[in-house]
Amino acid sequence: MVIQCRIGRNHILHMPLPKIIAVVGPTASGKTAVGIALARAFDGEVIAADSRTIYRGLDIGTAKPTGERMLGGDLKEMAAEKPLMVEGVPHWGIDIADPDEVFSVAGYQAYADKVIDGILRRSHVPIIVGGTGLYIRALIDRPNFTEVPPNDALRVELATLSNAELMAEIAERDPDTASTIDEDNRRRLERAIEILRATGKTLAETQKFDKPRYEALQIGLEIERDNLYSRIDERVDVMIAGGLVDEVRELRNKYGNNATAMTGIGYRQVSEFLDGKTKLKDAVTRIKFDSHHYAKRQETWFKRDERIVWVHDAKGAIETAQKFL
RNA sequence: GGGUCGGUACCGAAGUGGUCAAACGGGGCAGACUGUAAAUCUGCUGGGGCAACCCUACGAAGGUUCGAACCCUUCCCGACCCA
Repeated sequence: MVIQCRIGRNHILHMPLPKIIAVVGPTASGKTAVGIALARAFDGEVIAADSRTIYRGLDIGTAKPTGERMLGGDLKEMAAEKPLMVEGVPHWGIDIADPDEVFSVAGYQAYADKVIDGILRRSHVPIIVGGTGLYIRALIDRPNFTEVPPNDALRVELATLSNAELMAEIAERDPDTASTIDEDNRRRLERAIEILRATGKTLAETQKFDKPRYEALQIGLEIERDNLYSRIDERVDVMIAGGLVDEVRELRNKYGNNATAMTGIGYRQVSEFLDGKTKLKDAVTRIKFDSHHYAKRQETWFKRDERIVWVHDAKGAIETAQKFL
């Protein structure tokens, strides 16, 4: 893929887009390890694309990679923000928000673009690693989020309206969108209204795409469902043994029970246990099942993207990356 | 050995003569989703044709009845109680 830069009057210069690699797949499919393998093979730096590991303090329940905050090798010249060094590979995008902060795709897009610029300046390969499909799409397909930021005041106001009332307003002003949103899907109804009232335009009219910024290779980690589910179950047991309950207790003490980060799988179930609403055993089972569902949703999301090259392991990932680079 | 309560689809659990292939929940499967996305939401779920319909089904075997998951008999299994 190339972008065309008009220089002077008639000279068109074909400038290749910088290449980035994205490693995608469901939770517990082994993305972290593959990301590290790729980074080592191609002199890369990892940017996590994960809506939960962005939060400081959510460590055990997010299976966040462990490492040290430091500047290694030729990173020394840029000390503004330190990446997490995991097995010698810089990881960005981890611990960039507080658990009670509201973070969203738009913020991620801006952050990741900035980090990628730095990586490219260092002549390293940016390797996006994560399971949050929307975040990855934000980087590759360039949806433009600038027009309508969330409006807390409006959301408070909308809280008094029923779903049917929200739907009626949408149906009147933006029937196309109305037909694509289920009336029970409160969250999407509210966002649609937010856009309508802020711009007077339909959802479709506000959804804009910028030009591609990168040439991306997406590598998907394919893993058999049964196998994936057992890996998830094992990982959940390890999280519990590793102190998830204490982690959640501390987070609640510090940030309250309603912090945005508490909505993540693992956190909300343990939170219920701490409230005395469930037995630990049942909370653990719940975490496992909810993680299964989550993994399924991720697969549904990624399956739809035909650009993704599916591989089974680090070896396959390195081979396809090799050809791409 | 005696007694009581139970055995329902992958699991839990309703149903107590026809409108029951059987509510509901879980699980499983499939899907939607551009500013909360590990979020939010939807559909399917005995088998076959995938509509009509047919077959197999409510522990097992008989029986009553026009008709039984639902009533009766015996048997098997489980829980609890008395011995």
